Amino acid sequence: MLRIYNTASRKIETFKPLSETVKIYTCGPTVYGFQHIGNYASYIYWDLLVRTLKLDGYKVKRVLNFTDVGHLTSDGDSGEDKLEKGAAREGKSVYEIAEFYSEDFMRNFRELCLTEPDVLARATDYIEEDIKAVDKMTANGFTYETEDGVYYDTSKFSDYAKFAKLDLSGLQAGARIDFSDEKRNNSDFAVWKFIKPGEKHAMRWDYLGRPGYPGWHLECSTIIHKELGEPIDIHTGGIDHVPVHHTNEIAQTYAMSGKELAKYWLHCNFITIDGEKISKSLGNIFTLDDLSERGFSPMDFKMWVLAGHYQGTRNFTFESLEAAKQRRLNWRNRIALLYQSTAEPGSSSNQDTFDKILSAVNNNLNSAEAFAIIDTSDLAMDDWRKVDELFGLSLIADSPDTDDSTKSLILERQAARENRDFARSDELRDQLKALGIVIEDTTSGPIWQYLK
RNA sequence: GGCGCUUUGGCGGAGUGGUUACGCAGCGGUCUGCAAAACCGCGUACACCGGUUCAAUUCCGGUAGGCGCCUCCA
Repeated sequence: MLRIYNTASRKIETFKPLSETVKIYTCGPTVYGFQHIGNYASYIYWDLLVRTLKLDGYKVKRVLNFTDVGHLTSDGDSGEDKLEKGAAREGKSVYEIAEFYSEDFMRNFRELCLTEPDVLARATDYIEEDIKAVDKMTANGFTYETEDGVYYDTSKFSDYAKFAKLDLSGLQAGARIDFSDEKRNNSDFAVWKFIKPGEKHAMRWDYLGRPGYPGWHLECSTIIHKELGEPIDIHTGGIDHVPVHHTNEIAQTYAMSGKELAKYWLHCNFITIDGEKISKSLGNIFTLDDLSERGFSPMDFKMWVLAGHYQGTRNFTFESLEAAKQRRLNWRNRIALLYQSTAEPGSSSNQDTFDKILSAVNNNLNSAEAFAIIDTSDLAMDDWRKVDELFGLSLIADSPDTDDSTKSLILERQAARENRDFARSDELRDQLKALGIVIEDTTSGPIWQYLK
């Protein structure tokens, strides 16, 4: 039984599915640049959610989108289109940019052993639906047209501020810069943008007799509508999306259908690096490839992420990443010991152990507590298999048994050692070390472990 | 200015009204041909000030610090 924190109610609630199949939508990347470790942390959390639901016995249908159009460098509907910006930077077309970074994202996604979503939705494949959606919102009286686009009139949705507990008057009094302002309310946002004559914008579709492109927030509402049908069970995203993006998604869906968009909203907090947020200006952006260059695998990073909680601000340091790496190695070496155990495989499996692990995770995705249980419990191979299923850590796949030639080297060394031929036994030990295998002599005989 | 989060031992990081979180690192010991591992033990962690309570790190109030968002961001 899963209990999760619902941003909509600001409370931990017991999860109850709307129907047989749990419908989940995750806001995906804007594919105009490399994703950093903070981005991937969020997908690790949501993958844990999906895996937990499946182990709880639910069927899951999950959609992830790629924003490959119309996401301006400002939420306030000004600034450049991100894809255009990336294309200009790299001298490529917007389509090449989107393709390249989508592929890079999926490569990292797989390296992290994240469950592939059932639908990977590219925003540009939903333009027709976007247009239908704007028509519908307009027909329902929620929009108005200005010189640069079709805007959502947030004053028409009385609950607009409710989800994020926005103080709209405070927003107005703030340092927000005014740009256009044919806008009726400061919180109004574009659902469709027109391309002005002479404006460079490669991605364009005709609507209302003019070239244009969809507003950023629109794609999530339309993709959900087409692929899942609202209301969905769970909508996930970063905490930064609460006040603008998700608020606007809710508003759009309400304007189209009068329906609630999602029953449960999950938001993960940010990770900081050495106490500061990840940002280009601070120059502290790391990609998974950057970590690999420093000797840390994607799985090491995943261990680090899962050692904490998705709602907390996580502080990333290489020292703590090293701790995560060591912990994973320790787990792999426990699997190595199982290969060498004389007991029947799985015979010491304690049925309660995995139940405890799963129920820890069911408690608002408390993987940290689950890890502590793994650290302190005696797991059999079957338990490790389930741990892999729950966390996708590739522990067993990355911890193969020794092959026959290695085994015979181990036996040969043991024999040499028993004959007190230490020169020979040390030589063999070095040979094994070159194969990544460490021999340790214990009171009950030698054991092998993976090299640190 | 508005909204929100946060403060746990060297580094990370859970959790709880009274009992060792956990991982990594460190120190001491046992064991050992050597080495490593393993095992055992150690460091008196819960920002500060009040309050409630038999008892608070854990609840309440206040103070101070840190951070995030409102401008692209997971």
